Amino acid sequence: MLGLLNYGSMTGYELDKAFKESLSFFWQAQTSQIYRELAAMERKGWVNSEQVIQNEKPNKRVYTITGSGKEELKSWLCTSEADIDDAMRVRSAFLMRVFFAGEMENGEALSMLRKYREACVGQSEAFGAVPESIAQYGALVDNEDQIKYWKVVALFGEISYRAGLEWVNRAIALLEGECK
Amino acid sequence: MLGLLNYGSMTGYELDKAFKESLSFFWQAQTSQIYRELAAMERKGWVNSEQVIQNEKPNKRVYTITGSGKEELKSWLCTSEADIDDAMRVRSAFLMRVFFAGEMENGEALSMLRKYREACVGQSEAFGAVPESIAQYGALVDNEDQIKYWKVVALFGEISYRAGLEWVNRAIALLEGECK
DNA sequence: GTGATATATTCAACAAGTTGAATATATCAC
DNA sequence: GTGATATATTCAACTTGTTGAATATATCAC
Repeated sequence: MLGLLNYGSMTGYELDKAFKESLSFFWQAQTSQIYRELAAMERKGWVNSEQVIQNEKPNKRVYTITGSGKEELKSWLCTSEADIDDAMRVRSAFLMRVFFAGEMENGEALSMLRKYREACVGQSEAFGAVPESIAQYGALVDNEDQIKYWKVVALFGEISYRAGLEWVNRAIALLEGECK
Repeated sequence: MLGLLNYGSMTGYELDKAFKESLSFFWQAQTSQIYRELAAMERKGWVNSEQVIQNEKPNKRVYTITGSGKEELKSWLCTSEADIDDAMRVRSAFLMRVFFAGEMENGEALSMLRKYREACVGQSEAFGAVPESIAQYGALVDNEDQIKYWKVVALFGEISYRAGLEWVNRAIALLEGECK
């Protein structure tokens, strides 16, 4: 949220949309969590807020990052040490299910993997829209550096989608081979 | 834990080791959480436990899956519907950092990516030991079906490690290219 | 005999994330 | 005028996961 507010002041509603539309690929947050954390961040002095009266829409509260918030953001960005391990860590109930799939019917396991394949294909279609989306937001932010990193993150998405597809195809082939 | 106890009765300590040695690739759990959840599962009737007195070691409590626990396990294995989306979901503070890396020095961002690359290489070495490890545990469990799925999960690990390496190399190349 | 390692478990406090409903106003299409 | 959609926020209850210490016994190497 500090990262987003660093681009410009926003309401909780706008932050929520940003999480749901743009950041959802690598981070998800509930609406209720966003407002709760905004309040916590204001208590910590990382953000300020101001009520804005509107005629045509419900009133809103606009949050602005403070100097202390910017410091916090930068220090968080640089604490890579410990979190690289964290980055490598997978936590997947789906893989857990595959691991214990010996308890299922072979057909059920295959149908699970086929659903995964469909989901991969769906992701692929979703990624088609990413470059335009980056271009649009990039125009608003007007910071060449940012856009560069956004593209690097998008590239991760593409590569890992393709890897997922490769895996599921090989997995299905393996299981179908044994089935017959 | 039900999946593991389905292979055979175990103590919390053994479950903890299984998580740390074998399942840690796709699920992590703290020791304290394992014991807490064992107690919760016993309250739900999914497991039974029995105290075993030992001479050479501290006494232990052995947990055994019940009929109701086996049902629960099977029904969990088959609830793939909703969780496929969940499986596709990435949640990575590391990618978040890359996304906002425009706020860092270019050199700092590069050093973060190089650490990621090192971690990938480390993973690769760890994966070398997996096939032997599967063979060893497989001999104990004596269930061909299980082993098949274990290998499929290991394949996921290999493929996603390689994908991670491909990504980080391309990302570094991109950023270094702009640097000069 | 001392420190390291392995076995084996417990617990309190905290942090983070989820669920699901409630509230309120305005616009637009049918 | 009704239902859908968008704007905008709040809150209680709950579940899950983390931290970090505490306790206890036994073996093995130096």
